[in-house]
Amino acid sequence: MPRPRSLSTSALAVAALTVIDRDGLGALSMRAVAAELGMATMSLYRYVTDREQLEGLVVDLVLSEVDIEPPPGLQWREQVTVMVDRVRTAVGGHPEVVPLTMTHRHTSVSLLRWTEALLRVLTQAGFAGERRVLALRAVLSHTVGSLQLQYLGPLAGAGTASMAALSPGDYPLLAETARTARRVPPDEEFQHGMAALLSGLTP
Amino acid sequence: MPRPRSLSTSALAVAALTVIDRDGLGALSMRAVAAELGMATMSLYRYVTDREQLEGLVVDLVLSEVDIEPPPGLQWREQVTVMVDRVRTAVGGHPEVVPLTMTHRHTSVSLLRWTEALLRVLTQAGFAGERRVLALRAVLSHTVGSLQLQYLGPLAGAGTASMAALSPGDYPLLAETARTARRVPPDEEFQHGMAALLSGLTP
DNA sequence: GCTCGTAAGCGTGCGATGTACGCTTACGAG
DNA sequence: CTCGTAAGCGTACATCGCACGCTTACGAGC
Repeated sequence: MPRPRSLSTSALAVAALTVIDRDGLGALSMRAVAAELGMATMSLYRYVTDREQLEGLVVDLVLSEVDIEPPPGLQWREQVTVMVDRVRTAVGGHPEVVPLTMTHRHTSVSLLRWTEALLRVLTQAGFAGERRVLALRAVLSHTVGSLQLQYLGPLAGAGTASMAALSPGDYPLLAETARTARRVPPDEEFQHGMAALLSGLTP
Repeated sequence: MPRPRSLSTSALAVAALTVIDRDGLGALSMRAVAAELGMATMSLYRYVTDREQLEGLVVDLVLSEVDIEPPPGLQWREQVTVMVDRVRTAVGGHPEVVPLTMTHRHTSVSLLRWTEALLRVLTQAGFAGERRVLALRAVLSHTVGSLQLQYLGPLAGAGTASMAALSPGDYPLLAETARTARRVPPDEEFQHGMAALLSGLTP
């Protein structure tokens, strides 16, 4: 009987993500999203109680495209690596939302589902009780840390460049390492770290 | 000959950190810091060009208290663990600044010095070239990720509690894991993950 | 001790943001 | 055709970072 809604929360999320991808995270505002949708600013609050909640929707939208199913026929370490890499890829497709994924990690249903699937892999591998908790947190730490380092460095790579240049007499090792680091692709960094971590985890 | 300055940048940093520790990161504003110092808002800009720069000062202040010297007489893995733990401890003393440490990580001189010292340990252990880059990034990833998980979960632990409660039929493993997780202290989580990671890293 | 150039410190004001509040308006069941 | 309901909108406000230009305290030189 009442007037029907003309939008959905996911339409809001899409609009917000569009703004972010086009103009950067700093340009995300209720007014900008409303403009993107051709609505008045305050209309958004019929769908969302908060800017906070809108950000959560964006994070869940980005994460919703990661495949949850563990790749079959692989060892558990490879399964975990693939699953984490899917998150990395999905988030990497929208680098500007990385800070949001950090803040709203725990409210995303998609990420809850992904975590549940990851726990299934670990359980299958023989992890249980405290050891499973420790394994999960270790994997999550590395995942979160990798994303942070890769995308929230000073403008993603310009920082290692500046470090390589700015450290002449002091920081000799840092300067050399930064110079070498420019030849190491992020994917290799991630894979190497993940392999090291997983080799040290056993059920 | 000109009028002498009455403050220093580190006095600004102390005032800002005081505000943050007392009223939370959300209460950090140029006006609040000025009030804390008994100055007018715009006076701060004689010492700092930006709010951004002020945040950087806070981060460096927090990080400036970490001991840079590698603990002598230990294996390199233990040295690395201790050094990372010092950062964890320093940052943990001011949980509200954690988000700032993520954003301003690369501008902190204290952290640069710490990183240089960490690289000395790795070099001493035999790491060089690309392998040293990979080892450093892996350690940093885990460090950053641990901080993020420990302090930027939903209000530091209330999130695992809510997850343990909110997941009845769906997410059975997540619910059980969250319940178990409440019995695992953060320090143990960190130590375990770090040990796993380091055991997989070799020069 | 007086003068005066320099930069410290301050006050006002602007544009942008999130959102509270109440009005108007479109829908569709009866 | 009517009319209750909730959608959508407009106005307004507190707060933020900061631009700009004025005022004021210092201390070197005479």
